[in-house]
Amino acid sequence: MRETRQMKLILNYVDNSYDHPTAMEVYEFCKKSVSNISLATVYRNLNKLSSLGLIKQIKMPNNIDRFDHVHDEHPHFICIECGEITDLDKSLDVSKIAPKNVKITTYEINFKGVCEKCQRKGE
Amino acid sequence: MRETRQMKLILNYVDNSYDHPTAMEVYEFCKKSVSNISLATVYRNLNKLSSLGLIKQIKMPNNIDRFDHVHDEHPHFICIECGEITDLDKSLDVSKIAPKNVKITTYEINFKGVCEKCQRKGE
DNA sequence: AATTTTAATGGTAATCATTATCATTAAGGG
DNA sequence: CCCTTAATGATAATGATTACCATTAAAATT
Repeated sequence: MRETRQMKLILNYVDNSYDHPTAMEVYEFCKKSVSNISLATVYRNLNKLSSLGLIKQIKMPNNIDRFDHVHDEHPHFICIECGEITDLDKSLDVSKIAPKNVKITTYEINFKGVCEKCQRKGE
Repeated sequence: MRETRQMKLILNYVDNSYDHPTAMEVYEFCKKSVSNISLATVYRNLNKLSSLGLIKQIKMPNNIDRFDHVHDEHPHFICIECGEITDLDKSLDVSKIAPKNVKITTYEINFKGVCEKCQRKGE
């Protein structure tokens, strides 16, 4: 894997972000530094970095993927009404349930439900 | 929610399936009984049944959603090479990390990595 | 430091799972 | 049996993501 300017920019941005950006949000950020960066380059790097385990891909109910840093593993709560993601700081010992005979690269724990804001809205 | 023939067929199929069918696979099954069922009807019912918590939607790396029954909660292992899902039978007490102040309807625990078959293939 | 190799890029077209639209149908309550 | 309206069937539209290909630039080699 080559250390291109684009790859470093994308990795650095996601690795320091705490707001689970979409590919488009990463693209908008990158354009500030590399004005002609291609959206395809952003997607290619996000995919590669995910499969290398350097960032994490979050599959969302609305089919617009989000990305997260990978230091500080944590579960997520996803509101099924507004789509907001919040980080849960409590960690979990998954060693007991992790399967054997396979090479685990990552895992995800997502709680889904209705956030406080949307509950109030619904009343 | 009305108990249409299509809805009962779809719910019954997913609720008794252990192979995580895609919307297209559900559609193919339903056509055997209701030959002119619309793919849109399958999607509409899968979405509604998911949001009601009667079935579970599994977001896959290749963006083709799969669906699962919801009795017998269990974590999944998803191979990032071939995309195969396997059920993990060990359960997990998530009560300690579940967030408060929100209404949890479901949660998902997915391990990701390379399955045995794909590891052998890679050598 | 010049050359070579080839992975990565930019620009853009293509893909395709999913959703939207709308006229028609059929639950199911009164 | 009607009436309301949620659900359906058929199909067009959407849009996030991927594929393509000529060009560029890492980084290894000379």
